[in-house]
Amino acid sequence: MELPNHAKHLLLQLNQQRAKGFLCDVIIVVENALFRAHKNILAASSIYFKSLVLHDNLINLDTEMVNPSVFRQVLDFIYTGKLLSSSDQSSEQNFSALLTAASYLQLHDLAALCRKKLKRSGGKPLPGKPSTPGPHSRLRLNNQRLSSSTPAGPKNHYPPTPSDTDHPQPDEGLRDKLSDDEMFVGSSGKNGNAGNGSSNGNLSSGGSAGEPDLGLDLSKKSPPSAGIATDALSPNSNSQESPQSASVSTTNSASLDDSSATLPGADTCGSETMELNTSSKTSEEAPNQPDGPPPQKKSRQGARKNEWPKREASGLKSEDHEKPLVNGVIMGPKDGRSSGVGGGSGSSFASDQSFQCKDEEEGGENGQDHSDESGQSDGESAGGGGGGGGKGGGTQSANYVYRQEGFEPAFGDNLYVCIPCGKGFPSSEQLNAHVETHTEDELYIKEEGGTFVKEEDEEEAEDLSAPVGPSNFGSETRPFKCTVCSKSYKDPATLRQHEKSHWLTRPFPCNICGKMFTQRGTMTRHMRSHLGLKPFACEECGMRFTRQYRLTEHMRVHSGEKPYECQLCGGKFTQQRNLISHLRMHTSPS
DNA sequence: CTGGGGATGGGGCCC
DNA sequence: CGGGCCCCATCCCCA
Repeated sequence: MELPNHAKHLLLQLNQQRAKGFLCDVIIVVENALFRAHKNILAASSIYFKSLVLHDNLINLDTEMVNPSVFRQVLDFIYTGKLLSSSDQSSEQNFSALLTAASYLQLHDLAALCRKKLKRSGGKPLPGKPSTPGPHSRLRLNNQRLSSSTPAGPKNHYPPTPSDTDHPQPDEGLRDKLSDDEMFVGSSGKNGNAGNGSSNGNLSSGGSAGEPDLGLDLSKKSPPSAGIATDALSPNSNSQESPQSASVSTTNSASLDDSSATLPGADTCGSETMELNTSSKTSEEAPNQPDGPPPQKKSRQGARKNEWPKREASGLKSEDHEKPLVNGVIMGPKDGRSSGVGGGSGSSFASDQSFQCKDEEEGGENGQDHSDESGQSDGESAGGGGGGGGKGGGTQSANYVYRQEGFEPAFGDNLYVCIPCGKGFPSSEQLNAHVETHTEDELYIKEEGGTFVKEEDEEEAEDLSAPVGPSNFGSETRPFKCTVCSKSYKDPATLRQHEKSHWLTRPFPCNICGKMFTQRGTMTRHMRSHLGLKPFACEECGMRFTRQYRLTEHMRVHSGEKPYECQLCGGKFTQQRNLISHLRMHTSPS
């Protein structure tokens, strides 16, 4: 017995889910566009994808091989079996591009379709594009370190170590063929732009034109190499869709809303539709082995050889989606900073704000003065980072408002949400009007909120950590005093920076998960963790870090240096933080 | 099973 | 903007 339209129906459902971002567990980055999809579907479509999604939840495609508009078609094809070539471009050109992309992505059926189509239309054979070049068959045209198409896997985190070679990865060859440098994701502004000026066509990346992918240069000039093993993105985090407002309407809609337009029955006017008739036999098997062994590390690190996968499992999930709400409230950190974050904000507002900065139109990137980080705290938060956009700017009162995009669970039609008070409005105008009613004072965290940690805690915490940094600053040399917490600073800029920590607003959203940050640098750093950029490699064991400091810290593992000594018991520690936690043991009542 | 220590990741913030 | 350092959280190992 067979249900007639079972497959079709299933695919339809999946495509609809993709449109909503429902259960999407992978993000594909193409230039500055993000597409969400389902690993299973991708893996079933192509061996290449299969190897990519095996370990990664965030995949960067080679922008020389595919651009956002093409990838959108590709994705639509994968989910529908139909090829919708947009009518607005030379169809031949389009099919050529599609063929390139299909070949690159090893979507053989699609490639065949394109070739057929090109042949039919008398199109000349793709220049230098054999039918199955494969992802790595293409050489770089120049020395640019482009945002890479690299399958980022654990391997990329840890350069081959003796043990590494013991368990080959399915896509080993592929990965190995790419230098580490190529694994940099964040195409620096230059690279990104130089590399694909033309392919940007589809993106009306208004405010962020000229900005690197994701609006950031994450590539971080780096030392030897960097792996791009991406951290996991929460499967149901719906927030990643629209990295940049400008591209939301185009690219994103492509991956989301538009996909519904390609559904059977949907209006496909203006598009030429080709359907895949052949039973989609994606070349099965391949050297793909199901569970790629985790990266190996030696000795001590061996214990953590599961680092990457683990990160994937725990790191982001708990970290980026649950933690923000819980975090920071507990211990009084020395300036009460985290308290302002976790407790104050998390509890105050709807937790599912999204990150599409409604103010982005104005270009001011500070335009996106979003508030608390609770934004991505639940998987339902929608939208994409507003971010990318601008370059530092003034703070506008209306900045902390942004628009729910893509997924509006709680606010219904009121997509424009005022962060401080959580009210939703149907239009930006109304929201703006509303925002005016908030005074600046309201933006400050009220101490009675109970989350503001006082100085006593600071000192206490400080005492624990030995002779480190001063928590009380001599005001003589620090004339600029914070009106909220009385801390003082040497220069007004630092004071201003500090004062922001008291604000509810968090102007810098992560384009991937939507989390908000008070400082751009922090957000950039955070983005690196999404993208798995770990520029700092340990020469001893190959372990990689996102920060230089971590590497320095780590090096003590090898050197055996234990500079931190407990004054109470004489215990020595390689890291100060461990000494602190140790001291806590001494001082804790039990 | 539990607690302590080693090690690492991420965020906040000052310089 | 990046470096550096602080903090918290967490994992893993081991006694």
